[in-house]
Amino acid sequence: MTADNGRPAPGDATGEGDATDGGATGRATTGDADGATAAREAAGGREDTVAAVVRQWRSVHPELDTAPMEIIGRINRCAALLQQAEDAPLRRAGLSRPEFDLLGALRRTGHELTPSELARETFSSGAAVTKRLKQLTERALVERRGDTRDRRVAHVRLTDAGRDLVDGILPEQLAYERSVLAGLDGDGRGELAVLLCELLGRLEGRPGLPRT
Amino acid sequence: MTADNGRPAPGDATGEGDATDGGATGRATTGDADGATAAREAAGGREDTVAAVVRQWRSVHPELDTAPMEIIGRINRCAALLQQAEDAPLRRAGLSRPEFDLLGALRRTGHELTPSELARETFSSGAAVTKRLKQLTERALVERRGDTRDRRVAHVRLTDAGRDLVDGILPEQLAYERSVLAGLDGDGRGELAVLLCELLGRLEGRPGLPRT
DNA sequence: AACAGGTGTTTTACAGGTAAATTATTGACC
DNA sequence: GGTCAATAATTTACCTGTAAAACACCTGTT
Repeated sequence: MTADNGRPAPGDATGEGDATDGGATGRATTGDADGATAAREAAGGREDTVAAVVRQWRSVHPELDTAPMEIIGRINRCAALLQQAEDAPLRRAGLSRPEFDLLGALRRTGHELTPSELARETFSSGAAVTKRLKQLTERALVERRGDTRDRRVAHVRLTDAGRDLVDGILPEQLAYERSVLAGLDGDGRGELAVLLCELLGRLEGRPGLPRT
Repeated sequence: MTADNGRPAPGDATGEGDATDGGATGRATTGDADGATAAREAAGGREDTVAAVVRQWRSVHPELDTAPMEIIGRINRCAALLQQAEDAPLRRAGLSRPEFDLLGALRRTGHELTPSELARETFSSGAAVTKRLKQLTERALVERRGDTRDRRVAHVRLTDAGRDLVDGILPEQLAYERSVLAGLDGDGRGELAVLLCELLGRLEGRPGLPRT
């Protein structure tokens, strides 16, 4: 999935998706493998942007199986829209998302972390963490101290202001997320969590899968 | 969901998640609303990074309902890992993902697009499209011509080389996506497509939801 | 016909990320 | 005890995206 981006963006609008599948998945009674149009209909008639993109690919490459796009494309698009929506309250608090992620890592672990640990914890490069720490330190949201044993390492901790900032923002974000998920019933949410966990397990599990 | 990033990243490792929920969702027999741990177990014992992050938040903020994180966090993390995996073959072909998205938009629509249309179609800013077009034109993957009626607008189309490039990459990406999704059975894939479609419909539907 | 306002595209200035090199320091080995 | 490889963090050079301004051109009005 990709030929259509799916990251933030200024305007908003439509698009997304790409995948294909060669029609090898079998079990395709209609031309709709894996609940493509079923998905659309279950969602209340309105077609989402991914469905539109998939349809375009199908008409250009009828021989390709577009089923994977129905899932991967939607995951990417959902992620992009969610991030866009959640960035707004963050910016209001004067933080970028990567900065909030860093503060969040410190908050949820509950103890000091070294820059390397922060990099691992937030999936960022060390260089990026260095830059963020510089800014956050200037703003007095984190403090650093050197390790006594190993003078190469630093230890970073939240200041009271940093902790309060995170604690103030987090409930907001959760409330928004809850409101979005309210569109699904309890069973739906449970199902979705289970399915995504399986998928994520596969993505995180083997180092790189059969390899692309 | 956010206090843990979830975007590409150099290394790889663990982490992710943030949300909370105040325990207001009701229907919580165990401490596990919405299939949190159920999800972990269904995925084969190994705990994913999101589950670990959620557990951390719960221990720091026991009063918050972490259920939304189980879903939103996994969506973000899945998207990040998928993009990371799919970027590799792209780079091998000398393209960034935004570039591929642009070419893909031209390919799937099957006709010329103006820069504005490309921006809408790929969820990018006009300025970003301008820059990408400059590069892609230099590499002879797209061509542009001015509109005869309205001299403000340009029309962009794929060159043969551009078309061939997209057509060569797309099946690769789809094959990878299929291999990832093979971890789910047919029903699971169908369910997932439907649930994501519902969620996406809600995210795309109303302009901004009740507002965050 | 000139102009006001709008639209399509590009330019500018800048913020932030990355890869690769750099610095500082440790620990292990001979 | 000195050298070597490994590790932690930072610096550097560069690239890309964005927001806002600038440009170019169109259109409806008077």
